[in-house]
Amino acid sequence: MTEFNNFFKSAFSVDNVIFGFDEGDLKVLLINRGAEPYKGMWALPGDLVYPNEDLDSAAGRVLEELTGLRDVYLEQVNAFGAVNRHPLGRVITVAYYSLIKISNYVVTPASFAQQAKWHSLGEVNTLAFDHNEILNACYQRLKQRVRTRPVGFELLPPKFTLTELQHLYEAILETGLDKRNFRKKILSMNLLVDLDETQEGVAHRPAKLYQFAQERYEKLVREGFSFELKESKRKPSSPLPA
Amino acid sequence: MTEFNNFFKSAFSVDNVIFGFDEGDLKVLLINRGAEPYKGMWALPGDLVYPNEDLDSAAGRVLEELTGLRDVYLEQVNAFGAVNRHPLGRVITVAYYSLIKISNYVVTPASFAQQAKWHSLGEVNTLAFDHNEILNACYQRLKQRVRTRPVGFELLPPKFTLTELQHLYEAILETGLDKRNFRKKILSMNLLVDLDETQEGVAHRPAKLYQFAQERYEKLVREGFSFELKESKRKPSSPLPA
DNA sequence: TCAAAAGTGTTCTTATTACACCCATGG
DNA sequence: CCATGGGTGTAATAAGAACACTTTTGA
Repeated sequence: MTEFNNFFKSAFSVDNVIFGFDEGDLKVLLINRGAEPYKGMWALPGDLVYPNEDLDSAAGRVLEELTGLRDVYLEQVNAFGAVNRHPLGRVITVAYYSLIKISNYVVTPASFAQQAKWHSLGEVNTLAFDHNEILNACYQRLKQRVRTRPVGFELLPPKFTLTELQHLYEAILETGLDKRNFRKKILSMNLLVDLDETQEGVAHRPAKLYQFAQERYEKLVREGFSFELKESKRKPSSPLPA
Repeated sequence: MTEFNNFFKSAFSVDNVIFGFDEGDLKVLLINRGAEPYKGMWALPGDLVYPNEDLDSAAGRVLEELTGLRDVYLEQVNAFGAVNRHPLGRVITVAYYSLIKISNYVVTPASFAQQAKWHSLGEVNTLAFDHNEILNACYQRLKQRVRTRPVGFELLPPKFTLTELQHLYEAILETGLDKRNFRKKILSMNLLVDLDETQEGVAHRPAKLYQFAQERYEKLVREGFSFELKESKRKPSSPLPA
């Protein structure tokens, strides 16, 4: 094989950090590797990119095969290409993250076979390959995005309470937020629709339900606009392992 | 060739958007392609990634071969992998941008052979491959970075005036900034060292020279800190062609 | 009637904006 | 002496941060 052909002794893959939000915690969907290398370890879902497949499509496919979900928020973060990141050859991987409504997630045959499981971000241990690094990069990107774009709603069911929304932001940003200031700011953005419905069957005063105003948001974006959120002083942070 | 081997009929490259600042304008270093495909068109400098080379190293190598410069600000932006982005095969490219002090740039034999030339961002026309898209992605990233990290200094000579710095920000952000507010904010960050020197040979009151306080900045970063800058109302923008 | 979370306004502080004139130099 | 860009402060406004009690429900 000539030197030139060596350039083609390589492959590319995508890895997808699938985020969900449940029980007040930000979670990530990992699979337990059934084969070498790193057999038995937890890893990010991923696959080689098919020859006639765009990168975004590959990331979407990985997600759909695992969760059955389509039309989901998906964002490319970075490429990881250290020479020895894959023990079997030169594989560059492109990292994506997705945001899904965890309530929509059902274990599919594919995910069952692969032993997919949600992990709280704080409880993720050493992963296969360089997946800790990839997870961390994606998490940092999410943290940044959530401050400037209303992507948080992608993680919540269509109807949610303001407290649920606040807890989501607190989990992602690893901070505490002042309830009154949070509500004031969120409501002043005019991106929530008050549904005139309330929670049912809770052992306390039921909260009003809201919906994200997708169309209104898209209109604002077209007109050029920014979404920002800052933190208050509270609550410690749960660091992510390296 | 088996289906599996098809995965290896592909290559990856890096492309490097090299930014410089001169004559009050943000510039990008392009090369005129001497070979097919896209022969004769302007393109971003780039190359295939060597089999035993990390992505960052490849991007650094492209820069060094063209400019002779090392130890330069370099940031990965994104991977571009549309199936048909390269007419000769499946090539995924990883986009980087670098910030160089344009005064340090000397035409090297390699760059001469390749007809390298600085282009003002506003005067870039249709480029080879998907390089307009890549350029735009890198420019957007730079725009964002410059608001939150003091990377602007990478584009200026070691000693600069506050007006030069302001013009740099105005060029990158495509906006106008109020002189007094800009100075107040920049100086209040305590990231500039007043060199007690002034310009010479200018036909007006000579300006004081400043230096970026690298060490002080790194200390602040270690202690956790943010660098921010907002715009005022002025000046139109010079859009970047799609 | 108790526990649990929902809901709600005001004051203080800080950051941002707008804005106009005198100064030092070279030609 | 004039053209050119350098340099400076203050007042008004807007945004953010701090903070505590009443309400509604189910158990």
